Amino acid sequence: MARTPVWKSIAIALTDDIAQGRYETGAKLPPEAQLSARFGVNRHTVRRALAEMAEQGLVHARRGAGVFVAAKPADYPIGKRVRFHQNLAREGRTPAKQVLMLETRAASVREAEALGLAPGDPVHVYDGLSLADGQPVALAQAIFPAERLPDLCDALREEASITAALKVCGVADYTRLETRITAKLATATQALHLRISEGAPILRTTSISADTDGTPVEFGRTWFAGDRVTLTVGGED
Amino acid sequence: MARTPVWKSIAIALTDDIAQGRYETGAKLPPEAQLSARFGVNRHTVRRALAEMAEQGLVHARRGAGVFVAAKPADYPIGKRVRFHQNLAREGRTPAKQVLMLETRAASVREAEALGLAPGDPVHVYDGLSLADGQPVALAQAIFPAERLPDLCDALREEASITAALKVCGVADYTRLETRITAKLATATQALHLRISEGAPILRTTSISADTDGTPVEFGRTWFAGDRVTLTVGGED
DNA sequence: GGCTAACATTTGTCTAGTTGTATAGTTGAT
DNA sequence: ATCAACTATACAACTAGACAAATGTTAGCC
Repeated sequence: MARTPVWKSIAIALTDDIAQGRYETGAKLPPEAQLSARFGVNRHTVRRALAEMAEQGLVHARRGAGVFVAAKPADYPIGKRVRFHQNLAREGRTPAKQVLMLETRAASVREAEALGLAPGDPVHVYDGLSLADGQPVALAQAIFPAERLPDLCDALREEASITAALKVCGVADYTRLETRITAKLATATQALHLRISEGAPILRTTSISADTDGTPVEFGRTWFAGDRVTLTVGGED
Repeated sequence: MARTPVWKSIAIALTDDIAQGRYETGAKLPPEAQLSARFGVNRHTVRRALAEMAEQGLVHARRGAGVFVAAKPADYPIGKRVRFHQNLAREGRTPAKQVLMLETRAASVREAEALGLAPGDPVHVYDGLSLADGQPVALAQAIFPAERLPDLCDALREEASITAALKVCGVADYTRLETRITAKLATATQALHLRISEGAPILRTTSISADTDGTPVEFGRTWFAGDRVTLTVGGED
């Protein structure tokens, strides 16, 4: 029976400390020597734990200076206007997206219903990976009505964000009509893309967004890495 | 006729060595490899002997460090005046304490209630390890009202005992109002500090102490290594 | 003030040693 | 044949200590 190694429980304890706000973002953790005393282990064991946390992008060490908290799990507000890039930029993190697949095909029954189309109508399908500070945060799939937005594929390829691509295609503004949230376990493929372990918790959201006229423009399915994001449903707007 | 197994005779030989004082309490036994050479057997056979001795509480192994002769249990009287250092000194053992963590933070509901404060009031939190003859005996957490004892943190760092630190801060005497005792199993971290194995029995006490005016000054939580201490509730006090 | 030198602190890396665990095989008695 | 005791080997997890490299701090000097 493989018990959980000590270093792992230390990593969990420290991660928890950070999540609890005991060490704030950018703050310096106690030196390794002090931590090893606190946990009653050798310094190397603490280092193993810190290495794990560094790999996950949670802390960052500077030789001679100390170990610093890199980032708390990103808050991801879900309201009327859900904008991945803007949400992250507001927290001082660098957003990026990576296109995994882009195609135009016939809409399924579910997709057609969500977008107010007839089944079989052409839709653009965007599969992408959303990153924060280079760390994968979410897998996103977005379905758009192809007849309404004929040039969207090229725009999605070139623009940095979906919002920007839609703007190029004439959708100046759009708001979210509905968001559904459930919890899942990561499949092998999802785990690979999000760089988490298979079976790790995942937040899955399904959303419908519409332009200012109320015409649906996007049907989205997003899988968030559960331990890197906290979805917040704001009281405002 | 079942001949006595080799491992059993090895256990007897080693037990005898300890009884003869060839290895003192707290001392490190030779590494398993060396012992297996000495007895001319495989390392696993020595391990079988050491496992038996560990089960009897005679020795305790720390991965990567070695096998150590366990300490004899100490009596620990709980009465009106509970003083770790004095208790042990009276038994002719050398007490010591080791600060694991020291911080000031807002009181939880439970802590505030015990100390007669409002939740969120500042408290000093002391996490420490209590040793007898260099052997860890108990993990102690003590919560003090910070507003009443502003300089306690420094005092705790410098003074040898909590009693001494409190005296420096103006608390000449204090008595125990209440002590609750339950049995738990050691968590991984506790086991590491107390140098016992994970899942070993632990005595947990929760206590409230007050000064001569009856004002609570300390809310304590202590975890004793179950096989190293015997709590005694004296008739006297 | 601004500069350098010296010192202490802290992380990075390396080597070596020790216990924990798993797997597979041998031996001998019943 | 079966089972317990023991051997053999390998690797993982953790300890221990030492030193190098980068950083932060302080004192002294111009």
